[in-house]
Amino acid sequence: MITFILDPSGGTPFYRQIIDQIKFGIASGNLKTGEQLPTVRALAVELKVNLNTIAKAYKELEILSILDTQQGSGTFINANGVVLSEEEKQKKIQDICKQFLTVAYTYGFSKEDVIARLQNDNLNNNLNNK
Amino acid sequence: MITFILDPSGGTPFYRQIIDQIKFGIASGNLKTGEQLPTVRALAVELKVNLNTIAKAYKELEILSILDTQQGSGTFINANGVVLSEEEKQKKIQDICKQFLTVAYTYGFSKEDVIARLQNDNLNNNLNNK
DNA sequence: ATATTTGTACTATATAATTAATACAACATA
DNA sequence: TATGTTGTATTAATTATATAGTACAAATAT
Repeated sequence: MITFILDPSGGTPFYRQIIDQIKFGIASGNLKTGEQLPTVRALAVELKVNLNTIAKAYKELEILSILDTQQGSGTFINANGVVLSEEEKQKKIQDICKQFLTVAYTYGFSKEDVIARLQNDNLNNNLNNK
Repeated sequence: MITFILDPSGGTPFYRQIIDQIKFGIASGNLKTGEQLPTVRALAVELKVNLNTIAKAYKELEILSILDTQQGSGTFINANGVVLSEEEKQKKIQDICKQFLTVAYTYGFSKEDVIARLQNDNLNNNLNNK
């Protein structure tokens, strides 16, 4: 489980902050496959927002196949992650790499810079395919 | 020079589509340092939008030091790119790498997957620091 | 069965983002 | 200097986003 925190300043919408925290919780290994998230009501009360704000975050992650929701029982970390065809996977990885490099260039980093940074980044060493 | 195209569907605002096309134009080598972009009016007519829409795109890129505008003469690709302090650079590269890996994970890619993809991607081999 | 728990749907509202119409100001050049 | 070119500023209207209030529906548990 992770602890959710909302920052009212900064302009990032509440529901997006929740999405980001769940995504990074998974990526960093603090949220495990099959684990149940707080109910929309529980988290809404805890964070002092409307339950629809939580539901919206969960919904977006469900569309991405990151979460698995069952009305009546709750919301869980999905076992499988996103399922794409090989062709879709190739297109997707190409897209995100291209976009990433474009952003990196904008800030003056070379491809070699970011690859080096990725390789010795110890914050994300829980990442893998399964 | 590059050819601009606007997609009215998809939800991406016009000015952002222009920003992205210029950024990637630079990253891919199709826009060279010092090159002049179309005037806000010319591009506005060509793309059938208001000149402020083009101006907004150029403005954001000027704030990022990607473009260089002179009233009366035109808008040009800046020679230097973004200038950040070493500390800001470290924070920035950390941020974009972290975000990139989180997105990659979302689609089931491992760090090794994306590094491999970055290394043999020939679309972006014009990238460098200067 | 029925009551409770869970997510969902619908509606309203305030705010932000986007685009446009049009007038202005700086620069170049004839 | 006068005129045309360039980007800028102001304002308005439309559209999209974010959040909330409240009612509904599905699953679970008693």
